Amino acid sequence: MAVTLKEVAERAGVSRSAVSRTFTNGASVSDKMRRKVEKAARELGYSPNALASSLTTGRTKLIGLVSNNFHNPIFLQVFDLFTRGLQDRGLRPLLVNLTDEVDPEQSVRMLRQYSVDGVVVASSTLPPGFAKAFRDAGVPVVHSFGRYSSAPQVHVVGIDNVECGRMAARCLVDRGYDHVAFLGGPESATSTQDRLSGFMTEMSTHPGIRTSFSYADAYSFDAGRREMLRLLKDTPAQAYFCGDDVLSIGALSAVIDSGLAVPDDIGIIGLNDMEMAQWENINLTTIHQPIRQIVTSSIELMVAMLDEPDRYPEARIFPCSVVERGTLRPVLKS
Amino acid sequence: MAVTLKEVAERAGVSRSAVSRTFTNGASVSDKMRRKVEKAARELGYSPNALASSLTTGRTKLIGLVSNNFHNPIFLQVFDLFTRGLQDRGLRPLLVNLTDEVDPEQSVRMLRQYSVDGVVVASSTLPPGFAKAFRDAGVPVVHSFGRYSSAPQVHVVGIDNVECGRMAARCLVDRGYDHVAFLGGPESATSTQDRLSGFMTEMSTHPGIRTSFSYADAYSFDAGRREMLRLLKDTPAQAYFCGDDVLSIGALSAVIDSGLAVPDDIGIIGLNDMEMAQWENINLTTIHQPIRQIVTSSIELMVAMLDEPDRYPEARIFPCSVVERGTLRPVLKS
DNA sequence: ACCCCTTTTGCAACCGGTTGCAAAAATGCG
DNA sequence: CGCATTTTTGCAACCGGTTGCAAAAGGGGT
Repeated sequence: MAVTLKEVAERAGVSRSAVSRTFTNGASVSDKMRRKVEKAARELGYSPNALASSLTTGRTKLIGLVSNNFHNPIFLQVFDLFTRGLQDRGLRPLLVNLTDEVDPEQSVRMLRQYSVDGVVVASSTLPPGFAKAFRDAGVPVVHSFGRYSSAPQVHVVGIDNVECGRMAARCLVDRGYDHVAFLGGPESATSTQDRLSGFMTEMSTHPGIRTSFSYADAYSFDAGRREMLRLLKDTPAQAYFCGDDVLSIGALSAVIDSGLAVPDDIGIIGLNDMEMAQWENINLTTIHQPIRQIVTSSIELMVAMLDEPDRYPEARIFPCSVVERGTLRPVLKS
Repeated sequence: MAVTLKEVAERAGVSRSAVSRTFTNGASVSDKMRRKVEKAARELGYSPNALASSLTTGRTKLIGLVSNNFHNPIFLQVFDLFTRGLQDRGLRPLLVNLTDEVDPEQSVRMLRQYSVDGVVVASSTLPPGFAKAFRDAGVPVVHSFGRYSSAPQVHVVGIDNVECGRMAARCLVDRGYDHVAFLGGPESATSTQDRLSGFMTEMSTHPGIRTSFSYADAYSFDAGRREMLRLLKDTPAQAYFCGDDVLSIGALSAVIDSGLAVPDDIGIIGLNDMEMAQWENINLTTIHQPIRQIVTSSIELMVAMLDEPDRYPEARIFPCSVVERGTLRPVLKS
């Protein structure tokens, strides 16, 4: 079926090496030779077999793109950015869905069978064990949207969730609320833990403000709505920092359905600034996570590691910022 | 770095063929030999190189997953289902983003370089030329969410968009509206054309009902909102069939912001039944597209084609149905 | 123990490329 | 034009596996 290098060589009347060389750049080939080979190749419709060449060169240009976040709309954008960014650099993403995988070894084996040149773990909820397992197998790894650690064992690109918690707290304080709360995602997610920790730390410097927290059992609309409905039965806070935007929108719908007004009765601030947050019928005040920059930086880091596999692990943390929309009351004038 | 078959052979004191055979099933190996080899392999941490073996076997188990729909949330679910379904069958999805690719040849070349065993085109907006180009290159192709044609040149799995248009029209007629309209996605998308065609055909059997149509310039919230705002300036219809759910939600927000009530002043019916459609703050009446079944069937078809590449092309069309929620007034009692 | 048949094993060629090395061709220069 | 130097080319081995074939080993029956 497919045309091989040998056939091109025969047709052009040259050696196989000559053909090989015209298709690998940096090799020494005369112009005359190149023209002859290219002509034959064109006539035959030849294109080199990347997998065969990977055997000798040791590079497949395949990158494992590993994730378990297939329910959060921001990840569609993440996949879009990753696939395009990798393609632009001549790399090919091999998509791996870890949704119901628990054993890192299993995934490591699979990706090794395909000799991926590197692995991008794109997930805010996957335990760090997965990224480590890949690294231990000697594969360059970047953990995007991973947990910031002061002693990273693998390259991490993302945001400082603790700082985001603090930022949300400050934001609520500035607006003069005197009863605030954190409505987190699942307690087990590292992102939830960090956001809570930052939020509580900051609030502890404002002892006059009543502060509480609780968890939804998933980063989903339903979970956010359910938890908010539960909170509304008792004495709700005046403003909530929700674990992410999807959760916020669920909470928002609960508040509105209960006949309360946003932001007058209850304020809400989310996190992520997903596309939907700016839809006019949602108009969510939220903390912007610079997704595009995170992905771009992850790819650059990955590319750098392909040349320098033992690069010393670093954490690249991008600042977030509050995007003012309609779900929090304005800042108090001082 | 990686352990090779040869090293395992040496350690086990057997020939390389013996090792190869213990790892390819269906090969004849004695129990004693198998045990010896497996022991050595385990000790060395060997796992066979899938790419090297593909050279001789001619199968990579790589499937190109090609799409340009990275902005419609239903495609996140589509990717989730595809990746898991393919993985479960031992196949690996190589994700290709065709967002800004115009030349099919380019993509064909790329996928051939990686010797994919097959290609799944998962897109409702990609012109059929792409699927054809893959088929012409001799690669098994399934076009999921593609256009239904009575003379398909490649396997198509999806819905009958013309019938969906008719269904939407009937649905509006049943509710007694006497001025209805289609608010489509981009005119160039085949899905838009088909939905409009079905809608108008059905409406033509109800000459007493005023019928019109217009297009939004993308399948997006903003485009839907913009077009609806434009329509509201003049004499809007009583009910709109919107090109898809995202468009519907944009239109919905325009209607509400204009101080009109849904469904009392204006009714809306969407298409897709994406997860968000059932969120309480949206509660969109829409036509359900059986995504899960379409993906499952696509994968089954792909697997079948791997064994029988020249399989006669078929179209697998799944029925859709109206999901009654809150954006259309109830059916008139007769 | 012998013969015949079946199963298991190893050899060697091959899959589609790359690459070190030495020979051949081209080039520069006096 | 001849010689030294540089560039281009082909040979052959190799990357990590698979597989047809023939030889070796095993098994059963007498």
